[in-house]
Amino acid sequence: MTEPTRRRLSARQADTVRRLTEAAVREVRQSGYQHFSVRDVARSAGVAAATAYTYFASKDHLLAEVFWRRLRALPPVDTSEASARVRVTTVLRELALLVSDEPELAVGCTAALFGGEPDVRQLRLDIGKEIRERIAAAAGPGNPAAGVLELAYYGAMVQAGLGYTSYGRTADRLAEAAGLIVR
Amino acid sequence: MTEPTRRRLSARQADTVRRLTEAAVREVRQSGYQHFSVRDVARSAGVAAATAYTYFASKDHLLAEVFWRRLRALPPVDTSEASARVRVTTVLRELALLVSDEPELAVGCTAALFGGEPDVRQLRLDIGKEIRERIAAAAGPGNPAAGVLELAYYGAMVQAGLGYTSYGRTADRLAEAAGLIVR
DNA sequence: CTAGTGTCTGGACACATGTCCGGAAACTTG
DNA sequence: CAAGTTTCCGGACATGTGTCCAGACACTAG
Repeated sequence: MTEPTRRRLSARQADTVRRLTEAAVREVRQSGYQHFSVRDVARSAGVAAATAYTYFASKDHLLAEVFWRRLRALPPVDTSEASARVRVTTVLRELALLVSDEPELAVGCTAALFGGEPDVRQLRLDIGKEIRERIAAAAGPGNPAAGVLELAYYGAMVQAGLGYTSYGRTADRLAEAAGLIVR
Repeated sequence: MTEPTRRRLSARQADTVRRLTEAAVREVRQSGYQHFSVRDVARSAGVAAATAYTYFASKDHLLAEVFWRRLRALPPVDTSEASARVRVTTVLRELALLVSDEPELAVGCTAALFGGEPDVRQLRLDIGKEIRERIAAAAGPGNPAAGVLELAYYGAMVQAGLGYTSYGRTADRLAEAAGLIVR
């Protein structure tokens, strides 16, 4: 039960991991989170199951990594925009659209992040930190609304992921919330 | 793949189910969501595994039922209180404290509701409906803040369940949110 | 008490998941 | 090209999960 040695990946390894994460998206889209297995993803990526398991401990770990990569790929927060409300709405929309374009992927990522897999823990903390920072940057320094906006963002993700509301409406609900909250 | 026949439970069956849900709480507290199995719960309830599986299809189903039962056990919303803010804060606090008294239980319920198990689907919809109605009743008829309050509630649950903030602070964060939102 | 109905039991089962290992294959270096 | 290193492969394995069934047990009514 030791902490993993976080070695840097070689170019070849990075490529394998990339193929796995891309295959994961294909698979979860096609089969859904329930019928989604590391073995299937490995096959789809043209990689042996054992290889996939050397990089990812579970399907949850794999999906959490997908989310993390998409989050990291977002453009930096545009601080040149003057209106806090516009900045906030933009950032929230970007975050909401990260995975919500494909419902099954969103369900999968949400379930993965909540599943409590030990290997997802660190990733989860990193993701939370990044989201907090993006929202804080958009709200502006010292804006007390930032915390509530964060709540609203997660809440919107939940309602979408749980099927309480359609994904298409998620971003709109968030915009509405921002309107009520940001002064 | 047919819909289950929802027969009424006999007194004896109801007792078995009750013992199972209570044992589930004990087990998840002790072992955590990860190392938590229907078989262990059955043993702890003094029931054969096969019996447990006749009532619950999975550990997620079991935990979702626990949450649902606690939710149903809440007192009705106190509409005699005049201040909307007080009503809202009270209801949000009750909801937050449903499971958050015991972190592992909260993590388990959250994971269960998000896991996407087919047998949890209906339960999830019922739970969402009940929460929506309680918040709407507290906010008052036609209050546009109800939707955002709902977002905030789910958001708070997420932050607690994901370990982004301590459970003790959840209710306080919600109260703060209500203060910003309810006019 | 006896029969009859409903509920529970113990174990066998098919299946999936994550780990492990010896060796093959692909790179790197001299 | 040859030797050495890294990465990948295929498959065996242990473990866990949900299903099934034949019989045991507990209640109820006659």
